[in-house]
Amino acid sequence: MPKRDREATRARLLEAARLRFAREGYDATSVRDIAGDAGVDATLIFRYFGSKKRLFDEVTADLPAGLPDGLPDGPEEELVARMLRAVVFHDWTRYGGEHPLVAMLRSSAHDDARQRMRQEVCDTYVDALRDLAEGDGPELRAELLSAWLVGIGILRSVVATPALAGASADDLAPHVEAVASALLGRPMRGTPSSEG
Amino acid sequence: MPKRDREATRARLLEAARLRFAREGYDATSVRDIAGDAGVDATLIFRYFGSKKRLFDEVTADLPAGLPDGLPDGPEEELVARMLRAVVFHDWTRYGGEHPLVAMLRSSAHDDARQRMRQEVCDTYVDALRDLAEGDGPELRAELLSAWLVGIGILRSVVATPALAGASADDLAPHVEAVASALLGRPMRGTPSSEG
DNA sequence: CCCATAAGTCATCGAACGCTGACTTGCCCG
DNA sequence: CGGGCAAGTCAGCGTTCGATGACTTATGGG
Repeated sequence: MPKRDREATRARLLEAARLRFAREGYDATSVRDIAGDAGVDATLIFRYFGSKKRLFDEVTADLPAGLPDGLPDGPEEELVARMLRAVVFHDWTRYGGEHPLVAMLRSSAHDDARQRMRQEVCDTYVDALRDLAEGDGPELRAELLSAWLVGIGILRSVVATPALAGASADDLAPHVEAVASALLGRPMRGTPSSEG
Repeated sequence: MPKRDREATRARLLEAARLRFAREGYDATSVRDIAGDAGVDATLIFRYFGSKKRLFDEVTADLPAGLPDGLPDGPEEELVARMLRAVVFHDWTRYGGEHPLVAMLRSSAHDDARQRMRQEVCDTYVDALRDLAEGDGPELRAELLSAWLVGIGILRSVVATPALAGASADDLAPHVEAVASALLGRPMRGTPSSEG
């Protein structure tokens, strides 16, 4: 492994940018901050990415493709419970401790960020939930459920509402069950059966 | 009315700041932008408010106290429906077309903004909903319902999810009824009776 | 060993930022 | 009319921003 490793440096910059953009948003993050975190010179950002904007694009382009592992696996009636765990209790340390979608809200003044968020929400959550909805307007039902998941993520990690911030996944389970069943029009389970 | 009206100028600055901060967030807004919108000199901001930060504080301090009129009025079982209308379908033109809470999320990198959001959410939404929740953990139920309202507001106005963005209040009514009833453990109505 | 190439550094640019103090303009009261 | 005071203007402070180009240093093939 050479001391001067272009790819390694690029990766360190990407990782540092990911964290900064997530924690503080696009505008509040400076290229010097990112380079400082990565332990390299700020100029390399322009060498490797062209501009701050393009670095942001590259960071937000490869979101974790929603929830990488195990989201579609398991019984349908536990999908929402798995989603909630993935949204709220997954280890998002690479994104400042918050779900990437929640973090990206900080940069939502930029239209690109909005588009990426919409695409991410629709492709990852709404698409998966729509197939579960019974009755009229499965799209709207799926979006309303997605809104709940997003809202929980925000109230937990950003607003830090007292009860939600201190709640465990098991505390939420019965409510997940109730709401998901009510919205999807079919019985749902609040706890993945892998638990206890 | 004198041509040089301190109070009027101050008010114009506050109004312009409200819109800018809401639309673009704290960091992306410059005092020159605000002053330009208000049609006055930028230095007046420091004359009248001391600093950009204090102007922001003043703008966010007098949020519309949640939902100014008619929120507590009306039957209890329609409270959530009224809240949703207030959150989502109220005329928020003074805040860039979005709910102040959603707008403030853009500045959520600053701890003050987070505190204000928490206070606003707890005082306006959770407090009112907690009294309606039956069964164990009314606080958590109230916060989960608040999370839903916030999430809907975000998916509608920021992420612009297709079905939700095009939905009317009446489209949401049955789902409001189902979710609110499920979460609060008591029957709820989705449409204010003032309608139709 | 030498040198072309690529990785990383340095000094600095022009623009924009928040903010300050000295200045000018207009209004009211005697 | 005229002085005093408040409202509003102006030039510029020091800093930081994103971005550029010339420079130095390390690496690896001949």
